[in-house]
Amino acid sequence: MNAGRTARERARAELTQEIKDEARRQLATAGAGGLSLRAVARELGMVSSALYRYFANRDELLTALIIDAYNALGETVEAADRAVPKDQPRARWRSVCHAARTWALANPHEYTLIYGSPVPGYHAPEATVESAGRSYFVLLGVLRDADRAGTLTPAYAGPPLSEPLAAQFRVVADAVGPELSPATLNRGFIALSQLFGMLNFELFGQFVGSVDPTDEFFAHTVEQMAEFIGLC
Amino acid sequence: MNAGRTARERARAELTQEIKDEARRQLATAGAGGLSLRAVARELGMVSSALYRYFANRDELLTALIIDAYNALGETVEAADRAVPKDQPRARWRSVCHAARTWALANPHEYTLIYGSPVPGYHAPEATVESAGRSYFVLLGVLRDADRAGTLTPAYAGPPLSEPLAAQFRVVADAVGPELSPATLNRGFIALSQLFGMLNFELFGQFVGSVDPTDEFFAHTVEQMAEFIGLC
DNA sequence: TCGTTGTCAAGAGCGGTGCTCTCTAATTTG
DNA sequence: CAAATTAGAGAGCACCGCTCTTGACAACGA
Repeated sequence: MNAGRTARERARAELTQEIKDEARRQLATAGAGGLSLRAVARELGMVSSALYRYFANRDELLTALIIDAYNALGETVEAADRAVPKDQPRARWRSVCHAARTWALANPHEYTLIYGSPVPGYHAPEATVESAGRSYFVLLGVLRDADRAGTLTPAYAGPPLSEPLAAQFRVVADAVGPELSPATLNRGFIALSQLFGMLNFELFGQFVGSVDPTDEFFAHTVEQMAEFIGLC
Repeated sequence: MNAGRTARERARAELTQEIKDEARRQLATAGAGGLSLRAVARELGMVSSALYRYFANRDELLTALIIDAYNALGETVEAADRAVPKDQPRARWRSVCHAARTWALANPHEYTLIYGSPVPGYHAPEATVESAGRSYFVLLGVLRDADRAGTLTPAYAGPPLSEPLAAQFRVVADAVGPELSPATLNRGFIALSQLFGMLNFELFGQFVGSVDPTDEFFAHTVEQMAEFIGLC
């Protein structure tokens, strides 16, 4: 489908990709804040000003990298979900959580780009939120399917939700799955923040000296949170 | 106790403090990566090179800010713990969690400095780890006291710990409280990572558009996690 | 009281940054 | 084939962290 394009268009698409690849490579050594357009250009054998033909500024390149990262994680997580039969929520949850961690450990700098502290002065455009939601959607989708099948059995009730909080979750449920009860969605968001909190702790070095290595703890926690949610 | 010092020593101590204060102010607008010594100096009415008499380089100033931030959060959390009777673990847990969030929301940039992604190229010196542990120590201390008093009653057992994982937690217990069983410590670390994961999500904007505002969710989650741990 | 010594701010300068502007060359389009 | 569009190159602006040198001044012992 690329045949119809002119040589210039193909060159442009290729070079755009090469710029992103080189920028990704530099994320590893300098981080998002230290990403240097000049260094990217130098490595690609061109002059820095030429880069501005492809990305209007540093933020725009960063946005492209962020969207790519969200989509890469999202696709990984979606694939992990598809690899397990739909009617086995516990196995799906396990598969998805471990896939997220594996991706994060394999791509720590891209993970940091999306789940680390926001780049100062950078404001994420609307375009990123759709990609950002993909992983959450998969994780909550497991709960939705289990709830739909009637197999969601939390280990204990927990404190009742206040009316304002329940109302908040009803709004969220409209977007992700109307069947999801506020209590279930609440548990889901707790598990969600726990999962990414744990990944942050591991990747940002807060576990060094205590729960280190983290493999056993992670695997066990995934099971514990699955019981907390009520997946069987 | 400052009386015995020379004018020069007093001036030095004061200026050191002023540099840190101004740097903290700049964290808010430029973030850790964009912290500029020149800008700090300009704001203080001095020349940039003069700053190097007080901090050998940018990293050393950053280290001072990081240690200050860990200690500020640690002191806040310790005070919140002291404010509640020792034999009321649930109330202590609640007080400590809410104090941590209040501090984080009031000092988002200092929170980001210590719990956000690590500053690229910066390696935290040993001096930071002691301050870093203060908050964890308080949170786990609540569990330790409840366990010691025999009032720790988790809502459900959860999956059994593998032997390697239990061994890891026995090592950690030696440092924070030998009475803490591996299962309890495991729950503590889950709650810990959940708490900071939730704060990260709130501060880094992952809740925008879903669980927003986050007050109700946070308060409810603190109670839910308290039940998860078994605090009464 | 007077040097000596250690400390300090200032300034110039190096190599780096993001970004803009202009100029030239190449390619696509009519 | 000419016109219009697009690409890269280069100079330049204001900024950055950091180093080195210089001259002023406070602290202290003789």
